Amino acid sequence: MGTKRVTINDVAAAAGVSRQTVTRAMNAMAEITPATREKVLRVSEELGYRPSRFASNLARQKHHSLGLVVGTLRNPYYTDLAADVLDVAAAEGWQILMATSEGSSGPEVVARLAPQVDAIAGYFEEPEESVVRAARRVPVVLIERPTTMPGAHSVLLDFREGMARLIDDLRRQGSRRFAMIDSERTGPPYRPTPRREVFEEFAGRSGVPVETAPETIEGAAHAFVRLRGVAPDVDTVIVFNDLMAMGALQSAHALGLAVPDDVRVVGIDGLSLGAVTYPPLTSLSIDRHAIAVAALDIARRCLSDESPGQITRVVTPHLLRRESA
Amino acid sequence: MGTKRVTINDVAAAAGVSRQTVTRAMNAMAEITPATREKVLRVSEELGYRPSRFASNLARQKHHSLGLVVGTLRNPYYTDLAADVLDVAAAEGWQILMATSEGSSGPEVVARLAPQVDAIAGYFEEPEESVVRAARRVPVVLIERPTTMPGAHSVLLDFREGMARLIDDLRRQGSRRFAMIDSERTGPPYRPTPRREVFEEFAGRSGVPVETAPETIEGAAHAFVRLRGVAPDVDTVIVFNDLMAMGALQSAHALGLAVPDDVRVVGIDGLSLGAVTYPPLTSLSIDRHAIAVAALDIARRCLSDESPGQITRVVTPHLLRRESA
DNA sequence: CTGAAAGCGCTAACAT
DNA sequence: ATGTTAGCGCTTTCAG
Repeated sequence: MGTKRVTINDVAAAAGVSRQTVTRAMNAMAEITPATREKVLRVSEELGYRPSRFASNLARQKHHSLGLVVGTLRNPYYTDLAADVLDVAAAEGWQILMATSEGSSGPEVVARLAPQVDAIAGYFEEPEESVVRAARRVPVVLIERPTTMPGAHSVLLDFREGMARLIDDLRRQGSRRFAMIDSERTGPPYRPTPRREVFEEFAGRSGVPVETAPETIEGAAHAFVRLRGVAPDVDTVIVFNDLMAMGALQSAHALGLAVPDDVRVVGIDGLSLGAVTYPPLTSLSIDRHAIAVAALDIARRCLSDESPGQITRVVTPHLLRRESA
Repeated sequence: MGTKRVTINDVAAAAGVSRQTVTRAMNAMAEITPATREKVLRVSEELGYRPSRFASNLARQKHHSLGLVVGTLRNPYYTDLAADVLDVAAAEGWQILMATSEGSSGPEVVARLAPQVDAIAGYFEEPEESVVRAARRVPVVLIERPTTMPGAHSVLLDFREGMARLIDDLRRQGSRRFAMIDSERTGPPYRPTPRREVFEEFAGRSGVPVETAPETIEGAAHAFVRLRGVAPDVDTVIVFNDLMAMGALQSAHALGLAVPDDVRVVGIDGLSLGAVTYPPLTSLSIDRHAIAVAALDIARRCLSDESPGQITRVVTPHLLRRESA
């Protein structure tokens, strides 16, 4: 039976009122008698009426939705961030469409998302230009990545202070030889990650060893083993993120190394999960809530102002001392 | 400058063609000369034209979006599930709107989501009836929860086989006294969780101790301590989920207990994160991908069939042996 | 291959 | 308090 969709007209007809009255009843608007509201509501219930979000949004001409692009939902850092974005968004009446760039490239995801949302925010590895182009005029907020492209804005992380403090403390406690396990970036731009740049700035007195690996536990676990191979005297390893740091911890155990006595391990992110690793993970903690607030704030401005120019916000990570270093 | 939105009309006018031709160009349809297509595309680019998703969906009269409700994005189980749902959804052209019931009740979240989506799937603690009512005729797929309500369907987990096998193996290896840390359910329905029911069925020869706790690492950590208080002779603890099992592991260490020698700990979920706890976590593993496929399949049927009746799918967890038990 | 006409289902603005 | 009139921006017939 090809039952057609129940529309506002059906309800209006059945209730013997105008469409506008139905609207008023459905949306709990003021100018309507309780009696008629009741009646309309009852009739609409009987008919199984469901307002069309498309029609109503089209007529209403306002809506706020944000496409959030993260690398993967399998890294708690990203999902924690998503949780914060969802929180902040809900409070402001925004809708969030989430997507991951697992499987497809960033620009592909953006292209798919762009027609559905009013703004896009996320992590991207690809050249900004291709991301922005894929967005087809939808404003883009690049997280943890500077930009000068029109139409793109950014939320930056300034690790300098935290990293300086970290390295300094570690030296004081006896760290002599640092190394890093960095995220491997495939494809251009072939540039060290900002995290690595800052690391090298402070730890890099004499060509510190850096291994790169995919952003997974296993990737980092392997990198840690390689690192021991090329630089067995390293006593302190800074890892690109907490998830990867867990892989490093795992390999340290497997190699019979005590943490932090034989080797110190430090992550970046400050995940709460780091509290239950063995030993609990010291980390450069990133305030995800602040990122969420900043990204949504930028998005809001982009939609309200005509030409907001370029907007940049900076979030400052801080040292979270636990026991692995 | 209060620039109004660029519409299809503007493009049509500027390109000197009809709106229909613009549509054809934008949607890469067939009946159009390459030349005109090019021209339209160029003009629309210049004008910064972005088709309205509302108008086009309204006119097109078709869309598939699923609201996914999980307890929190801070439990990797849920985010892994979400990742799978996103994967499966993308492959079928569905859009996923995610929401968590952190902060608000399940029915509240559903009520907010319902007008935006064509179907809802998720985990709910509240009475089915209130969830279904909040959905206002939008079909609901309850995960891990049976139902007989019209309009509600379910994806069930059958732990019996896995639990039987687990308990059996553990007994064989010397487990004498079992206990469980269960999720605490506030509010009605005041019923033990299905996981607990199955556990008691197989381990419950003689009133096994059960502590309940909030579904967090800390909650479980405290529960573990309480458990040791009331039943110090327990040698094997089954925990409601892997995240909570991590809390149990943490407390075991804090109490100076060796795992699995002094006490065995088993989680439920089979998170990959369980591979990096200390010791790696044995768990009753849940196939999240299968759940995703089932939920989306049910949603699809609900939208295509007129009256699909009640649909139920069952997913069977299996034992994932690691080292904590 | 292109255009004109007729909606899609709803709501804002203005009557009454 | 209720109804009427115009769209919102796009797509789908169906002619040309």
